[in-house]
Amino acid sequence: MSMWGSALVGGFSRLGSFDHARKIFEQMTARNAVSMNGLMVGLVRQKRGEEAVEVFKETRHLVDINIDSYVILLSACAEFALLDGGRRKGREVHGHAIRTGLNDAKVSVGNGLINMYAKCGDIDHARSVFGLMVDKDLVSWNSMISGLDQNKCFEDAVKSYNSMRKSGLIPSNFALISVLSSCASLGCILLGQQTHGEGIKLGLDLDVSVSNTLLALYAETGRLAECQKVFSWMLERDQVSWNTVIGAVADSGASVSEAVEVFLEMMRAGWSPNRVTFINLLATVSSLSTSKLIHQIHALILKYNVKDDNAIENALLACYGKSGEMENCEEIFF
DNA sequence: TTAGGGTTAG
Repeated sequence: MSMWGSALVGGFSRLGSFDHARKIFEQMTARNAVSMNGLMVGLVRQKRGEEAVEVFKETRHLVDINIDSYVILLSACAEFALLDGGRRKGREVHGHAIRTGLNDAKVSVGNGLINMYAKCGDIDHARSVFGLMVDKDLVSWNSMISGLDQNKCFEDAVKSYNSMRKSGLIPSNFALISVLSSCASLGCILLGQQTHGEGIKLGLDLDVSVSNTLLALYAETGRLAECQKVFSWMLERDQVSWNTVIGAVADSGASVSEAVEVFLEMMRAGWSPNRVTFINLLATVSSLSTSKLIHQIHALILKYNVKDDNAIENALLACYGKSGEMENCEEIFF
């Protein structure tokens, strides 16, 4: 058991069979950091950050914790960083990292701290960790740039991206996504197009998520034709790509049937709609006075089981309210 | 060998 135990624990935990993984862990005679880390990773991937922290608390005395345990612990805190408990725990881990010299020992600890603070909305601390890091790798820059973007410091995200380039680092898909997202928020199409060009040169436009961000950039700056051009050139598309284009068509003021046509194409291509799809779709349909289409979409919402959702309920209410069907409004409410 | 960056809507 001790030989295979760690691999089994990690394997089951990552597959989402956490209870099973935990049982094996408890039966192990020689528990180690790898098995404990495996347990935590499984929970973090399921967005169960608080439980991962609990596992750390309960098992830290049983095993020889390694540096990676702290990095995983930081990502667990980042999962619930917007809650008081997550913020408190994150700061506590930082304090511990400073006392034990961990934050200087490994780049990944610094990277984890930047990410954790950025997710807490504490961008000042994220910046100061980044500034104090002696060694920075690509992930350090990516974490900083995405943190700035997520905290709405769009201009600084662009500046940071340029600094990274000046330092001779070649941007990866992650940095490109964050900086393109900032360009879109700034409404800065020139910078966006320039970055798009860089992405093509680096071959990063082949990444689905990079292309998705380009779709959003062109959609948000009112360039539907550019958006559709990028979409048509995409070799690979995912649910986000389709949702973004549906949203772009809906926002462009095109006819309802055009947005519905993209939606049908999405379905024909074998993709299932999700809550974002329906929110985008209902936004267009709400301008209609005829209710047949609304009923059809409502049926699909029930079929795909996304009905227990406030945003969807509100969008449906808006549609039925406008079409004057108050009985259906009541049905959604009660 | 376990970890640390990401895109759609609101």
